[in-house]
Amino acid sequence: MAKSSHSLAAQVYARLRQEIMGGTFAPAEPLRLAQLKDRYGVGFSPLREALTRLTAEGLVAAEPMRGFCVAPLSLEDLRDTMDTRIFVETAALKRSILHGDDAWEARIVATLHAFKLQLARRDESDPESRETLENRHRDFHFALVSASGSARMQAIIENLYLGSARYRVLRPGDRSAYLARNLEEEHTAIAEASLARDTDQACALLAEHYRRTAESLELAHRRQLGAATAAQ
Amino acid sequence: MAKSSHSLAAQVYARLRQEIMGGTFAPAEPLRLAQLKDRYGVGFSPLREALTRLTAEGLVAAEPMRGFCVAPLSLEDLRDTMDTRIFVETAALKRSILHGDDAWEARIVATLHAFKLQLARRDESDPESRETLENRHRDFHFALVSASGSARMQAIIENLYLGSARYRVLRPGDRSAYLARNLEEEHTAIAEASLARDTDQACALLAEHYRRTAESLELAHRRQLGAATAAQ
DNA sequence: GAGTGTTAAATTTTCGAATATACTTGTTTT
DNA sequence: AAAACAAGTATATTCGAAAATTTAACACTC
Repeated sequence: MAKSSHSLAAQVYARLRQEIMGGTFAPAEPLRLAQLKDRYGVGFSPLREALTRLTAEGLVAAEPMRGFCVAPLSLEDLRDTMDTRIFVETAALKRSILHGDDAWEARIVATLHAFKLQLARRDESDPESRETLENRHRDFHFALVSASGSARMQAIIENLYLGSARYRVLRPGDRSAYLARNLEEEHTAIAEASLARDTDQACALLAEHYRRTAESLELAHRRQLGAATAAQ
Repeated sequence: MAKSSHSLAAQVYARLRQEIMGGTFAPAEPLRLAQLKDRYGVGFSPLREALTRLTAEGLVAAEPMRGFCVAPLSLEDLRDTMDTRIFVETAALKRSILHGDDAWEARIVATLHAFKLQLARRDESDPESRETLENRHRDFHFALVSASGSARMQAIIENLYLGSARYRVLRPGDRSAYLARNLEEEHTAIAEASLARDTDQACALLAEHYRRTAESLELAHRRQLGAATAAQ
């Protein structure tokens, strides 16, 4: 029982993705097949398939005949990603406000509530608590733009989210800037403006929210770069 | 000699992609591994890798334990794709006009010239001639947005182009609507407005260009649907 | 000592057999 | 006849050995 109906490749993909996002494998770190084969207890085929998928999604980089490595991070990519997110998500939010029905509103209310609950009980020292918070945060933002009516935009938004989430602050000590923000207020304001169908206000608040996030991520990324350099 | 340095998987990927785009495999047609294995003379591994990549890019659909098939087309997807293209590419053009340097201008002039040459000598009865025209058309449009300064946007644009190019009219007889347009004039006008740094005009012309394209593709797609239904 | 070729080791990539899953066809049961 | 079941067939998926390629180590020349 509890036997997953997914193929092995899909399972490996999920685990690998989680471990890259979680920092088990550092950016630019080589991903040796033999090593991963042992770690996951699978053959080459599903491994390769998972890595190929992750490569197409931008989480992994592949060099012909030289294997795979975790895709590197850079300040440039972070800025690009966050700028593009703001651009695409504000447009998607605008359309969602225009077309959103009751289910859309309900989904926003629901995900915001769940996010607030976790925000209140969060424990920064517990990785699992941090992950739950991150997931609920993501769910809320996806809910906001879920009525855009464009599957293509949805896919783009998900991919960009994935790309930016890699810059999350991994070390608890570096999360002070993030935590100093009044996240409950920021998200509530975005939700209220959206539900009130105040397009301009909602988009402005969302953009500002992401600009703050970008700033916070940039700061943390710089600090991490510094730490990495110092550690050499 | 002439031995490709690419891996087998990359070669299979390129061929498969070309054959899907070219209509060798019809939309929604199952892609049987044994059949492809024979056709390309390779083993399962590179085949699977190529199919996985194409799946991530949206050209192929995969069902767990049931293999792969060519991703289906639909009027809904066509509209979504073209709308999103207009949205993203006009923004990218705007930024390119803002940041574009001499190399950007030169690239526009060069690709437009090459496109015009092929337009003049085009032979609708020759598939190769049609493909060359399509490639040069693509090159011009990529050149327009090549100075956006955003690698993420670039990637999105390329993926959306790929998605929409599948709706190209494949049968020569159905290209009348496409050919009736004054393509030389349309593209020249876009290039001129861009080089003159007239952002609003350039974006308006580009959007209009894509709206016409969308219309033409919709027409052809409907016709093809009708033909497919009638043929049953 | 810097450069150059040569062998050995490590690693990726590919192949085809082996396995697991889905589909088909025919049979039985109700 | 419809539904449920049961082989048998077709197909996708996975494995581990084999082949191809890159990297490392080492000796040799200039």
